[in-house]
Amino acid sequence: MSKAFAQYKPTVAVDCVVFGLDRQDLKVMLIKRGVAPFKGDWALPGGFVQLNESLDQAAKRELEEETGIKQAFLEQLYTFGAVNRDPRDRIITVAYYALVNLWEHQIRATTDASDAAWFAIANLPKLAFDHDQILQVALQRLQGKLRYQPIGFELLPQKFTLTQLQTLYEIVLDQKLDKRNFRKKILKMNLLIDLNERETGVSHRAARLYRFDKKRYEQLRYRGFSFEI
Amino acid sequence: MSKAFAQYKPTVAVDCVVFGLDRQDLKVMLIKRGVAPFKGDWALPGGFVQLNESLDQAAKRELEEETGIKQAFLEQLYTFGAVNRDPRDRIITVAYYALVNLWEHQIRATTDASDAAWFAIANLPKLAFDHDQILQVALQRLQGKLRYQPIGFELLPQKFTLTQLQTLYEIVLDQKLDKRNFRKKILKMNLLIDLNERETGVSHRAARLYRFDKKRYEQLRYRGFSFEI
DNA sequence: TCAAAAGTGTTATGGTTACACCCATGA
DNA sequence: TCATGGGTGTAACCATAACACTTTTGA
Repeated sequence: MSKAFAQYKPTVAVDCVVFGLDRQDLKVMLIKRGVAPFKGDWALPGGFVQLNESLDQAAKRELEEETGIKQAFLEQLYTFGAVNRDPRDRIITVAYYALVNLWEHQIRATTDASDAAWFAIANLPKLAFDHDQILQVALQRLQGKLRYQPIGFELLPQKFTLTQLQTLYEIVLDQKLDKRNFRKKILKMNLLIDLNERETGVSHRAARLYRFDKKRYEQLRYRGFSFEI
Repeated sequence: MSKAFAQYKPTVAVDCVVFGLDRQDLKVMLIKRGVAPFKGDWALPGGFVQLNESLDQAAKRELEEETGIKQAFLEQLYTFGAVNRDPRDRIITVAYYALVNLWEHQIRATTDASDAAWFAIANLPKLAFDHDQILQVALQRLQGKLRYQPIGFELLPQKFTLTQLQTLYEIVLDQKLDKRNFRKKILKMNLLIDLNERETGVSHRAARLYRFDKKRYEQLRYRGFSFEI
């Protein structure tokens, strides 16, 4: 290592804000800290970046190690670097956010080392470090991005009903939408494939199932199309 | 420093993509490297983060040290952390982008240590490290943000004409706009204050001067208004 | 008086909003 | 047969897009 570089360096970490959706709520996965500082408080899953891995790799690895999630939408969010954000040391953290499908894969709520649990966004516990701030930035990003990019599908099962899709938007954006207008708008885009299947196990008229046509979206986007709700 | 932290740490840097606008072009300030690696190539202004300063402070400091710019719109862009992005060492860089007003303040094009110069976006030289990639991400962010946030004014003089404003959008977004529709749209927002002054020194009918009403924008935004071109 | 850019209004089109009832299904 | 959510069309309104000529000014 060259002597041209600072002898005392910050430590670099990654933290992940993992969002999931159930029938009622947008949720975030948190992990209970077993050691000081902030012992007993809840924190975002995360850990230190190794010298032989990229930031994306580190985020993916930590996500899997701490929550068991192997496949998820994962995107860099923002880098937090206030001088005293960690009482132990100068730690800069590159925050990521992830969207996971809670409908099909049961995400394990406990890891070997520590407790993990899902919390509704509206009902969060006290968080360690500046993780409340990171979470707020992640939520804003999610809300903003949901409007003009088709990322909501990451939170739904592969096959979903139009009502599920609408409810997703209503929950995350925290506003009611008109059913007829929502359907007209989303179907007009021609990005949903009607699977000619119905949902099962409901005690009322079964809804049609759709899936998102990602290939077609990529083509349209390439030609200047922009998704917008 | 606790022994709990990795002994070998990455180095953390900040790099700034500084955008300016003149009558014809969107420009970026680059600095010619005087030392290896990439000696003689052009690079983004930047440097290492000190242990006693935040990332924002580091970006602001480097911007001033390397380009003389004291006041500018400065926002974090993205953090680049590929393992081998710097041949000397594992260096993670937190990239920022800045918007400066080239019309009123002459930004010095040379620093003590090295050559600095403005390059039109369409005519860039070979860049050091992964700085071409950083620059492309910055350009995309600028183009995206310009559409739905009033950041373009940072690139114009305090007092500007509607044609200057329209030309800014045309240059940065790389598309022609209709003069009458542009004026109707922007004036309808009630965010421009007509200064009842005219431009001077032009050999044709002098245009009215306006300034951006930032206070009013903040109020409107608070009430849910969203700027959009 | 010429050249150059400033400034201005109308119409057609398409998208958005608001709104209420019948249908299918399982219990 | 009842309760529950699924599924559907129309009309009013508003925003956007297309488009060309007159005005002002300095050279």
